[in-house]
Amino acid sequence: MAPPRLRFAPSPTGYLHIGGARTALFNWLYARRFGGRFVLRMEDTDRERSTPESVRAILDGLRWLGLDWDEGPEVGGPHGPYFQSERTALYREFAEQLIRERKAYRCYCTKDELDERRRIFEKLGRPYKYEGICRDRTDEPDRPFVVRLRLPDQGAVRFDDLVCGAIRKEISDLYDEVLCRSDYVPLYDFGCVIDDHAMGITLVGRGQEHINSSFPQLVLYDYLGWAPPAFAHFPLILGPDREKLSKRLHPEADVMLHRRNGILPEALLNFVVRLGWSHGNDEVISRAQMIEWFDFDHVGTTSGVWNPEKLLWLNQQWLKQKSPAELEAPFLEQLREKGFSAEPGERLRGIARAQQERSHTLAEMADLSSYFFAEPEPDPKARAKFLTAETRPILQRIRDELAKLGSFDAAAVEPAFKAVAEALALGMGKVAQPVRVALTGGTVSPPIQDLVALLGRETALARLDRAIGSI
RNA sequence: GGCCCCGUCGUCUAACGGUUAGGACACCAGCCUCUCACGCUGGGUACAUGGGUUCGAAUCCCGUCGGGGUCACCA
Repeated sequence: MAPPRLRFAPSPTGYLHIGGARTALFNWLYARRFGGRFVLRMEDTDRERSTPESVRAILDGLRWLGLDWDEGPEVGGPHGPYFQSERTALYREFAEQLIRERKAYRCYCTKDELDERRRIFEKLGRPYKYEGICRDRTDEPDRPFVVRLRLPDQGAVRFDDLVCGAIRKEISDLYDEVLCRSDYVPLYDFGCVIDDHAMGITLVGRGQEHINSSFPQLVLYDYLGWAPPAFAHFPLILGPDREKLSKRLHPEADVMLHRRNGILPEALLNFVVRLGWSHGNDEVISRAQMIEWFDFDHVGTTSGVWNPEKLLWLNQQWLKQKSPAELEAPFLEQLREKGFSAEPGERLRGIARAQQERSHTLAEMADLSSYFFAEPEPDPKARAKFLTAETRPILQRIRDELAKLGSFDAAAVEPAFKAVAEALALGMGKVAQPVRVALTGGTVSPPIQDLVALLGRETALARLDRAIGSI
C-alpha cells in the first residue's frame, strides 16, 4: 500500500487553538507512524478574516509543539502552492467543468434575497434550505453569481468513518450549497475536495464538527470521478462548560497561552493526545511513544472536557524528567518575564534542578525562585514563628559554621547543619526551618543545603546576619 | 426545530459477550521527611434509562431521556 498522505488545513483567522493542535497532532502521528507524509495547507479563502499574522501564529504554534510538516508553507513541496488564495485557477477549472456537466450551476440570487427568505422561513419556524431557484435558468446575466452544487435528486451518502464507523445521510437532507463565488474563490467544501485530491491526500482526519460536510464533499468526489480519501472524525474538545472549546468562550483554547503560562510542549501534547485517544493505562507518553502506538482504533467517539488539573499534573511529570539544561532557556524566559535579572549558566541550572520537581509549571518555578534573584519578602507569620529569641542562637551557630567552610557546595554545607543540630541536641527541623525563613523570607524552599549552596556564601551569610540583627 | 454524532467514577479513560468493572487527575487518610514537593500505601465515587437477543450484556438490537455538533457567499 502506498504511504498515507495526511494534512492539517487550518484557516489563518487567529492563533492556533487547542482543537486544531490536536487535529494536527493526530494526523501528524498517523503520518509519522506509518511512514506517510504530513501536509500543511492554509485555507485562507475568507479574505475578511485571514491575516498573515495568523499564518505566522499557526506556524509558530506548530513548531513550538514540534509538529513538523513535510510539505506546506515555508518548506514547499511538489503540490504547492499551499495557500488556497493562490490556487484559484484550479478551482475555476473544476467549477466550470462541473457547470458544463450540469453538476453545478450559476446562481444569481443575492445575499439580501436569500437572507430575506431565510428570515421568512425562520418566522414560520421552518429551517431554510436554498430551493434551487437558479437550477434551471438558462440566461447568463452580467451580474455577480455564485456556483452552486446541483445535488442528485435522490439517494443517500454513506461512508465508513475510521473512528465513528458507518455514517449516512439522505440527499434530501442536504441542499444545493455554494461551491465558490463569482471570482471562483472557493468555500470550504469545494476548496477542500479540490485540494485534497490535487495534493494526493489519502486520509482526512478532522474534528467531528466536520462530519456533516463530508456528505456534500463525497458528492463532489463522485461528480469529479475521483476516489475519495478515507475519513476519520475526532471527538470534540469541550470547555469546562461543556461547550465546544472555542476562542471566544475559552481562553485556554490558545496554544501559546499555555507556553506563556510555563507549560512544556511535551506536556500539552501529552494532555491533548489523551483527550480522545488512549493506550492501555499509559498516561505519561512521549512523542516517540505516541508515534509508536498511535492509531485510529483507539480514538474514542465521545467528546472530552478540558481538565486543567490534569494538564498541570502532566506538566509536573514532564518538568521532573527534564534535564536542567533543557529547562534553562524556558526557565530564564519566565524569570525575565517576571522582571528578575537572571543569567544563563551553572547557577541557573542548579536552581532549575532544585525547583523542577516542586513546581507544576515553569511560571510557578520562577515564582518559587524569587529569593534567588531578589531580596526576599519576609512573611510576617513565618518571622514571628521562626525568628525568635529561642532560635537566635541557632542562627548564630549556623552562621559561624558556614563562615568557616572552605567549600560552599551542598555536600560541604550539609555536615555543618548536622553538626550544629547534634551539638545543640536538636532535630534537623528545628535548625533548618529558622534558617530557611532567614534566607528566603518564608517556610518553603528546596532542601536546606541546596538552598544555602545556591544562594552562595556572600548572600547566605548576609541574610543570616540581617535576620540575627533583626531579632 | 430538521439532520448527524455520542452516552462507564466529578473529569480523562480501560474493557472489544463471561473481570470483585481496571488505571489516571482531583479529593480524603496514612507513610516518608529539615519545609514544600516528589514518592509509596490505602479509601470513597461510574456502566443514563426501559425493553429485547443470549446460558450469560457495560459490551449486540430497539425505544426513551440526556449531551454535543451542524444547518452561511466562515472554515
